[in-house]
Amino acid sequence: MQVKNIKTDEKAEMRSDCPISSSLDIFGDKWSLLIVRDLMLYKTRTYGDFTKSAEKIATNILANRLQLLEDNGIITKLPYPGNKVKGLYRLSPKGADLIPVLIELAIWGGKYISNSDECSPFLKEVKKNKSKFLKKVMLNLLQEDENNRD
Amino acid sequence: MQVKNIKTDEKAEMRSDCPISSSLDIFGDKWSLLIVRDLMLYKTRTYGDFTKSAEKIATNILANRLQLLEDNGIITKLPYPGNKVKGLYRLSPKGADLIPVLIELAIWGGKYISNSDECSPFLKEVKKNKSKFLKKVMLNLLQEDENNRD
DNA sequence: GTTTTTTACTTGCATATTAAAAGTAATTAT
DNA sequence: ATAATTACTTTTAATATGCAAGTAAAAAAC
Repeated sequence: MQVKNIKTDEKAEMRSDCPISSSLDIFGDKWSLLIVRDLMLYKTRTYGDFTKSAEKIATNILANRLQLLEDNGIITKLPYPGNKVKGLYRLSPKGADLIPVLIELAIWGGKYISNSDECSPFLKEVKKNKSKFLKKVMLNLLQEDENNRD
Repeated sequence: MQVKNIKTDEKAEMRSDCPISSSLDIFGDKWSLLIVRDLMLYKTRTYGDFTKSAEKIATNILANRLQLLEDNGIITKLPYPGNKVKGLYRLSPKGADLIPVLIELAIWGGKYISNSDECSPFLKEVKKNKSKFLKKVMLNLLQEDENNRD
């Protein structure tokens, strides 16, 4: 097995008790937060949806990260209504609480990396009113949540 | 060369124009933001200081990340006053603007990862008044900056 | 109802990155 | 003059990544 499945691992190795370090232990890589971003800002909900986003994640990495995020309670996998082969990935409340992290990442990137401004339709809205944007995204996720109770 | 030195590389490969993705292209790993944290919250300023922090970074990784962060304008390396072998690492304004990202990471980690609360002396202060804490840290960095102008 | 397509993965392999330990070279302290 | 610091670099082994191809179940098309 090249991409190790942490689920079969027993130890959840933490490098220290620092909350920043522990957060990075979970999603400190180039892909995990992009999956969270897609669930948060776009309509990305199935495995296939994730493979279609701009950064072109490899399918083995995607499967590994979805499992890792699920193991860590950041996303949940539900059965897709009316389709037995598809899964429906959702952000858990724990995952939704990463919104502020992503907002700050987006603001920093927008400020220091050229061309990113126009390409992220949300950045303008975020910069205009950060807490309003946060509430809006959180509300969207909650509403979707209600729609998915059976 | 096992740890590739990006400085000799020409291409700055960006996976997409998304500001979140581009940010992660630079510091989306388990170590870079810990270096930024140490410069931001602690008195860590020399190579040796970094090797002493709790997460025990390997020296080759440290050297690589310091170079990468410097190449990306997030930190600067100054000569250490009165010592020709030491270097003095500092956060640039671009690096200091990562404070909000680290604050949100710390808040998330503090909320969802046990034991991290008591171990980060700053977390209480952050939670009590986020923007006050931000201003304080920013001011500290600016003052240190002034002290280091010759 | 049989073939084709879609969907969600898994596998194999080459390459890249990481970690741990040891080594080096230039100061700096004793 | 000798020992210790400091800031790296190198070596080697273990892991992780990226790409291409493969698989198995279900769904859609014919």
